[in-house]
Amino acid sequence: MATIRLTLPDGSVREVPAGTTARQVAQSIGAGLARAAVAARVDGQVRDLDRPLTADAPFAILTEKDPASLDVLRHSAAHILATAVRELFPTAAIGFGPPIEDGFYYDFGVERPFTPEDLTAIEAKMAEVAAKDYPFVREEVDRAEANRRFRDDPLKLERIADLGDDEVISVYTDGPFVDLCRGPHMTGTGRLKHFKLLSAAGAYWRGDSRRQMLQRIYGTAWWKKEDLEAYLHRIEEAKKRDHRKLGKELDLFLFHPFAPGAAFWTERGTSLYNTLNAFMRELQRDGYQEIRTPLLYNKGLWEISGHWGKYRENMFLVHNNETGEQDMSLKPMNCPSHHLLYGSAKHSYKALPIRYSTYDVLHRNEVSGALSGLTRVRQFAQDDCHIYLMESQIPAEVKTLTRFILDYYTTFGLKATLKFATRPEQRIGSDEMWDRAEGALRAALEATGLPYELKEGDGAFYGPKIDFDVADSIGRTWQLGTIQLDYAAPERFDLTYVGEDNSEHRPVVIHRAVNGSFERFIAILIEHFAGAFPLWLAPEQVRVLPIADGQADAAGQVVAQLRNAGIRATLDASNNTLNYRIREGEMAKVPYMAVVGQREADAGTVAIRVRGAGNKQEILPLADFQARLLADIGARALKP
RNA sequence: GCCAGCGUAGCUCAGGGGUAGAGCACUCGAUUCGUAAUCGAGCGGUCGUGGGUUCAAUUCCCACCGCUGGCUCCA
Repeated sequence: MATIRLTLPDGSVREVPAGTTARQVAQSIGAGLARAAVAARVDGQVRDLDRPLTADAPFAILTEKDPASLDVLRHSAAHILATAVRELFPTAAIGFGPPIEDGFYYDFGVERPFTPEDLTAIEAKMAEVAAKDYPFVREEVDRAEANRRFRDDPLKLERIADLGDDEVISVYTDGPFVDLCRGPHMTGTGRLKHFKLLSAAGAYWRGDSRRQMLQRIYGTAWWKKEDLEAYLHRIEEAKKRDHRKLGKELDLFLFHPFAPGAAFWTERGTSLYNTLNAFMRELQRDGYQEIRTPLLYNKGLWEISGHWGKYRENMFLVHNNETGEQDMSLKPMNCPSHHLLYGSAKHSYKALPIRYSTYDVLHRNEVSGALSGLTRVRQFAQDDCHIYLMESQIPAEVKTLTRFILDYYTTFGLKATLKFATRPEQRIGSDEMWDRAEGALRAALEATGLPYELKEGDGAFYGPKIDFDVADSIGRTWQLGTIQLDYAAPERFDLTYVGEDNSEHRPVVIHRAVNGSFERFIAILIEHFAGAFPLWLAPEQVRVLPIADGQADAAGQVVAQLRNAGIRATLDASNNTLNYRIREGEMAKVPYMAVVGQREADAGTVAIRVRGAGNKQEILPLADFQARLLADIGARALKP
């Protein structure tokens, strides 16, 4: 019998007869490992423990400690969910049931949507299925057999029809349930112990709104009870810092039914907004030209830009009283108007790069169901910038931009990771052009020294791009900034510059955004800081509290002096107890409270209470306090 | 847009076919207080909007508006 060579993670090689299963290898290494084994990684692919090994390969046993084993657990949990649903709803059609981040889902075609009571019953049935510890049995079948087995399952038949002829069709059975499935799965249903169903929602078959709607059940599953509890706790914590809740509590913004998807910014919210904008303006003081362009355009512009075709349904069209037609639109993006401005004059190669920046209001007609707080809105402003430059200037420019964006995030304590998206199938431009463009972007990425993820084929049709993902204080990630090379727009808008040779050349355009939109970025900041903004961002930086009426004037003078120094200070001399006012200040998450009692009034000092630090007061001369505030604001310190 | 849930005072929520309640906020009065809620009184709602069923609707039904979750991280 032939032997095969398995290379273990420690570099050692084991020779075993071909046909040996991963479980047998695990047993030969140790009984403990065999018990802990969930699946195997063979040649980079996660596989069932009981599949025979047929060729030389790098080999590793996956245990519960390996993050990849969670996908196996969750995918198996999805099957167990389907098993339970089929027990309770025998006619349910079955769609897809993959593992997802933190959990799994499964789609079902049922007569009526699931109710919360259904979920409770299904969850209980899942526990029964798990307790029975049905083995997951894998079989390979041919197409005819697959079609026969799933003849009552139109959704599965459709999937089978999509499979290529060279693909192995596999089927997994656990107890009464059989599913078309690529696998892998854990050995038996009994390993599912810590799980919870979370929600049910409609979901289009294959995400296509023209197809039938299925009912999706979401759940989560973990190896350890503590992990499940920690995850549920994390969901609760995330709810507590939900920007929609905090936005109301901290009086930052509101939404009104008369303007769905467009925020009203209160004084405090506007302060936050303006502070961010001022910061961006300061960073772009040199080398950028801030411009403003119209909000409303004739369709002619959108025909040139290409938006009038496919993107029109996302634009707010405006009725023209003279033509009687909706032949105008509010701008959904700034680029076309920037191109018009660039094209309105001759530009020397000596003037490049030209960087236009804009904070204009944009409108996009998002479908009603997509709106959500500040993160999905119909009206917003980007920190938008378009850079016109020669191709030879791309490497240096991208490097500078990347640094700029990363430094910006660091100011907020946000950690960024990078994604590099290269040429898609459908694209314009020559391969040489793409080679140069991708090379320039890649070089800039390498120069940061940061890890980046390669997203091959994920670029725009007009050029490659770098996307910036940011992780907030509770580990969620958001896609924020972007650097996109655009070779198409200069053609469409016939943009040129005059080169050294005195003839006209095409510039390249870079689209750059850092915040994405101010609205969404503020939402992220609210959740990142849980509403407790660092001093420099806080709408109210200092709240001054006289202890009693006798110190009201002295406290008022403290406020006046701080405000003269440009500090956002307020006075709370209301007729409430000091305890009450302290509580109010803490709940408003004001970074500093400055208490002025008779001792302080006499001595020209203030008693400082730092947000969240309890009653560890510090008494210092007003001038010192002011100096400290100004230093921290100037440094954009993250604490307090 | 589609599926589901929700919409009761400024906020958080209870209630439920016989024309509504709590806490906080707000107003007034008393209290002048040393680091997370002083006491008392009062004001406040055509129960999202429109229609229907009914002797009677905030409650049941329908439509609309808005909000929330979800709508391929491919068997």
